[in-house]
Amino acid sequence: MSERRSTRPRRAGGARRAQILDRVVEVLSERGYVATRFADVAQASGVAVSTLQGYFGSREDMLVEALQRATSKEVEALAELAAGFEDPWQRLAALVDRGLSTPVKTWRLLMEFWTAAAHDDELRAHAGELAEQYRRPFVEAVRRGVDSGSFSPRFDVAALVDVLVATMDGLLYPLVLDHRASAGPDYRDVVLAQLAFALGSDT
Amino acid sequence: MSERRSTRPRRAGGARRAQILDRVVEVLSERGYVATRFADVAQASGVAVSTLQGYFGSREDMLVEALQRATSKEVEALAELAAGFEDPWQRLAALVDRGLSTPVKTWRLLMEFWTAAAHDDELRAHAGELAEQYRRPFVEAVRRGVDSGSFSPRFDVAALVDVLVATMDGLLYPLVLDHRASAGPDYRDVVLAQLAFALGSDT
Amino acid sequence: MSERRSTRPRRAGGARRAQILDRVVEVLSERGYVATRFADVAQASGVAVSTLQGYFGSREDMLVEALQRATSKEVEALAELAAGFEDPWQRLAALVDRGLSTPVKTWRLLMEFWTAAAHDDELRAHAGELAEQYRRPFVEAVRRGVDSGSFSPRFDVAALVDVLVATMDGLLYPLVLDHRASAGPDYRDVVLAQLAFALGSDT
Amino acid sequence: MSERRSTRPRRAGGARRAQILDRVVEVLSERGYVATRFADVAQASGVAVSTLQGYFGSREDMLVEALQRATSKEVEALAELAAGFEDPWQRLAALVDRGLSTPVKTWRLLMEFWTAAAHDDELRAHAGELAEQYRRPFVEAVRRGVDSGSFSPRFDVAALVDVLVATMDGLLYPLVLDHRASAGPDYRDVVLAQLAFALGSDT
DNA sequence: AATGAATGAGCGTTCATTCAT
DNA sequence: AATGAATGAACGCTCATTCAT
Repeated sequence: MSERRSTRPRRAGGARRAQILDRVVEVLSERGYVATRFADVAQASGVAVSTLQGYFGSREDMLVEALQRATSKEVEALAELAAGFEDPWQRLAALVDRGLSTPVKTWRLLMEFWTAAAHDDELRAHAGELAEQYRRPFVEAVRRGVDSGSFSPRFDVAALVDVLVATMDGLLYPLVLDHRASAGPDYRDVVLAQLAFALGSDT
Repeated sequence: MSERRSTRPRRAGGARRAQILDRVVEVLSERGYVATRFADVAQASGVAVSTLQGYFGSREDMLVEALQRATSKEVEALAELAAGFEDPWQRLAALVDRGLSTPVKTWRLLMEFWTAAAHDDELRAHAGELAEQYRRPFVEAVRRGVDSGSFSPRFDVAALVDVLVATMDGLLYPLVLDHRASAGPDYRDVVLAQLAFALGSDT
Repeated sequence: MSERRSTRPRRAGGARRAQILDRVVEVLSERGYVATRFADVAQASGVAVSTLQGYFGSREDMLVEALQRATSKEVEALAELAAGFEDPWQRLAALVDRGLSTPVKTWRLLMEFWTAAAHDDELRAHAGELAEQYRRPFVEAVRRGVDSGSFSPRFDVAALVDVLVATMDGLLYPLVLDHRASAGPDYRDVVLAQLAFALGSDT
Repeated sequence: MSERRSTRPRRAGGARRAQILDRVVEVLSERGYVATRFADVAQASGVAVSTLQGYFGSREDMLVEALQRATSKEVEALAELAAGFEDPWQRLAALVDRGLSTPVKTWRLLMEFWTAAAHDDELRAHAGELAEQYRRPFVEAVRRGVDSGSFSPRFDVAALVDVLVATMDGLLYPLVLDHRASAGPDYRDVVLAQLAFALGSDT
């Protein structure tokens, strides 16, 4: 199924490489994983196709690297955001807000990533790690709330967080398919209230 | 982006056509939308490539028809299931159970469908209709509960159902990517409890 | 180069066959020799593709038979026309008029016929016979004029007639390519005057 | 009917391109317009099919470019030839000689060109321009003769030249279909004498 | 390091033909 | 006799990849 990964030595590239990867992410978001060709990236980034191959080896390698880079950045931003809130509930609310206000372009990319991962072992492994990292700030916040006594969860914390993240992810589709600008305001209240309920939050 | 749809007259095919479409669905679930070639379906169904073209016109037409057929069947089954329960809450619980026990193969297909729809107007329109149909039994059940006085929703019913469906959809990914057999038992309690809370259910 | 001729027994067909051949000629005139498919003729004549194959064997056989039929009819009409004029000059003028007023559709067919004949031995042989038959009334008329003393040709009669026919044929192209209705009136005087000169006609 | 022209960027190719176009012309002359496939040209020119597509974009583009090149070269050669004769009649005779001694291969190509043009608008437009350019040296020569008083045309000059060119073109067919080497000697006297007559030439 | 040129593998599609009814 | 269903061969085309500057 998945095209063979190249074992050819990949050139360093440095800053140029990062710039190009950002363009790959944009093309990926617009055209989708399978429809993104070297030629598209070459046009979008202004470098020759063979130069791209010099940098990344194969088409698959280029796309995977772009996907990993983009998703990792998102996860890191989330962790950073969490650190800015002391109160467990405020931290959770900030994380949910952040998730629900994710730009459509990023949602599209994630959707492509997941669908591609369903057909590629290496990508799937990376998806698992990312999911774990993504859940961590949520779990962390819940644990702090439990420790401080402000949360008395009615359910297993892991399951509870899984459901929360799933809800946010699931709101992706109407967004991507309906061209709405954001999933934010409409569902925020419902999601947060259900979360507060599940946590037995005193807030 | 999307390939041109054929306008050529398609052969009837009858029962044979339905059989083949079922195989198309399977191949689609395994290989994904973009990677499903005529040759794959030909091999899986035991008919010649040109026969497939005789039936469906073009590759795109074949895939779209298979997708529409599979998704429509799923939605119809859901509506039928709902009719079997009188009590609003039992009906909702049955719908949620059904959704969470959807076979991985069907989830994979749906994921492919949505991702493809993000790049194809006609497919996107069909996705919108299906989503509407899928939500309908849920909304219906909630309305009955409100009318009978057993539900006192804390939120707008439409938003509430959207979030519920999103949660079920969002549970799709860990399932598809981790090869778990089903999302069912682990999250059922959390989802139903949150739902009962949002509905102000007396159950 | 040319597709294999079928050796399959061809069905009789009778009047039906003739009707279909007339439709073949029309399609041939519009689409050209190589672009005329069974499907086109089937649509134009209202019979199934496989029925056409039952009648004619192969595609090539069908086209060749249509071409031979159409061209033969034209030549026969010419011979018949000639018989209607006693005076040699009037007969020649009538033949030239007839040639120059040939409908564009027929010219197109001839053009296709000749071009196809350049790539097919059997067709080329038939083209030679037809050319000979076509020239015959002209040569005949000239001979009568010579015998009666009204023509004193300045050149070999065969060459003279060849040039005359070539001139009429050559006027085919601007006609076919420019969509003019007829080559007739514009060039008639020039052609006839040059002919009269070459013949040393006393008219 | 006519295949879509590619709008893809075509590679330069330089001298290589010209060499290949010459082979295209040869293949075209042998196989005909519609029967000339990429594979034939690839074999004849020793380059890969995909290389041809890199150069020319599509099959149609390749053939049209070859046809335009070959016909343009012929027309230019004619104009150059004309310039070598001062005396109007000698110039006309030279043009006629040149036309009648056109190699069969070139005639075949022209025939294919015209027949293809009958089914393709762009090709037809080009054919019209070429015809105009081809006629120009003839018209020019006639005008000079009229101005110098050596010609007193009995007919409209344009019509007269049209008929002359038509005669030469019409001599194409027996040549192409009979595999004769040249139309030259047999008909030269007739054509020139008729021309002199039509021009009222004092030669 | 960066690139243009050249190429082969793979795919969708067309269409004449075979076969069973 | 007439037809629809099924099929394989052939072709144009896309695109990732290799190679020589």
